[in-house]
Amino acid sequence: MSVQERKERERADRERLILATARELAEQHGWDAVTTRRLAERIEYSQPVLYSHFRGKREIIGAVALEGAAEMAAAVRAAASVADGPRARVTALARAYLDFAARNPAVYDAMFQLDGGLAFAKADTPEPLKDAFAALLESLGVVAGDGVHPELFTEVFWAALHGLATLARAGRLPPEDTERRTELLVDRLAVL
Amino acid sequence: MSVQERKERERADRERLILATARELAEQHGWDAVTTRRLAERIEYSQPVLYSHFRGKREIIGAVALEGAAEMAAAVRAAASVADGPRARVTALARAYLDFAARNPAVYDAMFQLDGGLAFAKADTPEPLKDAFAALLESLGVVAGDGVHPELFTEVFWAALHGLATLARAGRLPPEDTERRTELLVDRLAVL
DNA sequence: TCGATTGTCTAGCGGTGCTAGGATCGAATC
DNA sequence: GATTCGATCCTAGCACCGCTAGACAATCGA
Repeated sequence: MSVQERKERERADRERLILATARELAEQHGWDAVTTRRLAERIEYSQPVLYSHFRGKREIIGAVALEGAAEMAAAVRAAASVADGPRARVTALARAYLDFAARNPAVYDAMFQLDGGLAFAKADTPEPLKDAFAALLESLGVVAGDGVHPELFTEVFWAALHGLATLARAGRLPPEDTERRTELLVDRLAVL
Repeated sequence: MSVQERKERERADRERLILATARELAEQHGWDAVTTRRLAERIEYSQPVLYSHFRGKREIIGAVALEGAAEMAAAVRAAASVADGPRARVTALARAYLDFAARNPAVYDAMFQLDGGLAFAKADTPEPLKDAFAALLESLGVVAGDGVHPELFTEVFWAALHGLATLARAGRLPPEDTERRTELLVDRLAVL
């Protein structure tokens, strides 16, 4: 029994190593640099080993995305919890979201720009994704305003944050005004 | 002289053919299906011919993106021009933007999701991109509200539209509520 | 100790973007 | 009208990609 347990443990360790290495490689040199050959070399195994853990590269991206969703949910909740009052909470949430996207561009790409084979807004949506949306909903739902469905409001707010995050990262928005854009968004969208 | 003119004309025709074919292929089967081999086969030339017109695939994507920017600018201006009053104009603009993104997903991808090697928000930004932003600014600047810089407001509104467009297209937002999300966005962001 | 099973690797398939170098064709010259 | 010569285009191939079949070695149970 103990032998089998050890093997399972080692296998789980290796899976974590694959994901951590893929993520590191992606953050350092972009997802294009994350090839199965390079990834295999970094973990000091041959390519086919990757395919005994994941169906393919897409599934590796998807796994990194799920990790990222869990981290983002935690970051958003942590930021919101230390703020006083709805307004400060929403501002903190927005800053935390944009900060996460800026600090983990490759992970954010895995979540939203790349195809990780994940289902969204459906019944079979993975739990971390649903929970990340729930984390937004917790703070945003209370400032949706009268007669506005909290989910719908959260979707719109989220979309705005997502737009700011992606356009900023792609160099499509001047970097110096990030804070002012965030404040404008919160001031206008949230009903306080 | 006439011979040279004819050659230049034929060359320009072929360049247009390349772009139209690339765009058609991308809209039908996605940009992944736009390989240099397939593209060359469709236009009935060999691969290297593509490289006598463009530096590489990235530059082809960039050229399609510029085409798209011009079309989007025209679509947005046309929609705004037939609406009465600032509120109707902003709503029409938002619908036109999202409609363009939904109807031309591959072109929208070329503009914002893929790397077309284009510079944004810089001095050497291509004219069509600056003009597309200007088209948004024309209608959005007047509803920015007191003390809010029109460019900044346009950036935020644009980011929100971009977020809605990309998340909707990726299946990350329930499709049935598109119109309600648009209305909520316009109601909250624009100062009327 | 021996067969079976599990795990891993080598080698290779068909595809990608891109390019060097040779063939071909048409225009200009004699 | 024949001939040179330069522009134009294609064949063939490079290095790389994601992915997999099949050989091989190590380990386990009988």
